[in-house]
Amino acid sequence: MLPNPYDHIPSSALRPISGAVGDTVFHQGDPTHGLYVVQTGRVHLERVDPDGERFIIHRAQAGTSFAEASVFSEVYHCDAVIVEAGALIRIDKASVLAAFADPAFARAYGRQAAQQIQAQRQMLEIVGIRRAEDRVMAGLIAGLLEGSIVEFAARLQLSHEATYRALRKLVQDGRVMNPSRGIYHLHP
Amino acid sequence: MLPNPYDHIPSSALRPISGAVGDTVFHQGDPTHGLYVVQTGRVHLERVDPDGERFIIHRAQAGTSFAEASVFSEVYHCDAVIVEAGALIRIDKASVLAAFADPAFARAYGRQAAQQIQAQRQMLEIVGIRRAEDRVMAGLIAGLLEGSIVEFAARLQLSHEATYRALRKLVQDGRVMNPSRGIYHLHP
DNA sequence: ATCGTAATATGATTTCAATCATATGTTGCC
DNA sequence: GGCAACATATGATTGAAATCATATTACGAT
Repeated sequence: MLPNPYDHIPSSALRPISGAVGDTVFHQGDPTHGLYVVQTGRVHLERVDPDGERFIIHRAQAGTSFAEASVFSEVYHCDAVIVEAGALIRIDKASVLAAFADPAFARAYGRQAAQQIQAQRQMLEIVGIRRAEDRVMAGLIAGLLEGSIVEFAARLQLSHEATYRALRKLVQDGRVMNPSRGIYHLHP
Repeated sequence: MLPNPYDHIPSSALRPISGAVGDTVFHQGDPTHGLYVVQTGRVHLERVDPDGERFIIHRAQAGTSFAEASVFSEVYHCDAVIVEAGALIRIDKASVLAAFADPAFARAYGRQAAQQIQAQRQMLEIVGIRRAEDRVMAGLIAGLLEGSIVEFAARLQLSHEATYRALRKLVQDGRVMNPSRGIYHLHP
């Protein structure tokens, strides 16, 4: 249920939290309580810039955690706003820090973090590719096409139209297979 | 000299490596030896796709580490190619795994990883902003303008021309200050 | 001093992805 | 079965950033 490393945390440190749209889980400047795991719903992390404009730092989806760095800091550096009602679990800061004394937790955390960093780096490289065709190809190679083309396009930060066109071009050029409507994959 | 957490690793586990342009530090499929810290030079991590095309996963700069996830896997999943001659340090896989038993290392690693994940998330949000003007503004708020405008533009994945134009527009609109040629910053 | 190189800056043109429009196919629901 | 909602698909138009071109300025090397 919870992502990997937090299995090593005693359940007494887990606080279930439910929220409605618009609720703020924490505010910028609040003292940190811990990190959060999104079970259902969606949460935006936002920072308010000097002009008073809101700027989204991160969109946390169900199944992901956020504010991990808050475990190592005194105050939250952004607001967490619920944009789709759901359930969260807060994991106590002190418990996480204590858990680092458990090598099993430490390694699980390290593995998970290293993989996440690698995946994010790859995403940065991919979204940095200008040509839609190249970006889609890179996305396919990276295995990002899971679920619908619409989701794939969103992951690539491309319009779904551009994505369909790029896929068609790749199929025409024989670089991608399209065995049936909506199904695209690389040659084996 | 080395990034933070690796201070806790005994120096016997550090192997200096020097390389010339075009040298391959490791190949996809090689058994993993450990992670690398770039002291000087630049290294590209590349994957070869089924067509034989090379696809860059990551560009490692001086002062950064790469292949951290290899500590937790049996083989490297990409090639590491030196694109600018320099010096690397390899940190032995077994030493890193062993170091997780040291809570000081584990927490330092956790802190560093959490911050890096947060920073990368923010970068993904920023490069996902379409309008050059908004992207540049977000970059300024995030404190990404260190060094030249050319570097700033590269960080934002914008052409430097588009970046100059966006900066000029922001100055005209009174959102950014331009006290002298080449100097741009937000109002205090 | 002056030469070369790189950063800053801006104008002109081109390219290509977003957007708008529209149609078909697919799925679940009553 | 028929309808609603959504995914798939593609054509037409638009807009904005890349690219190309060209100055000017800054800075270090000789």
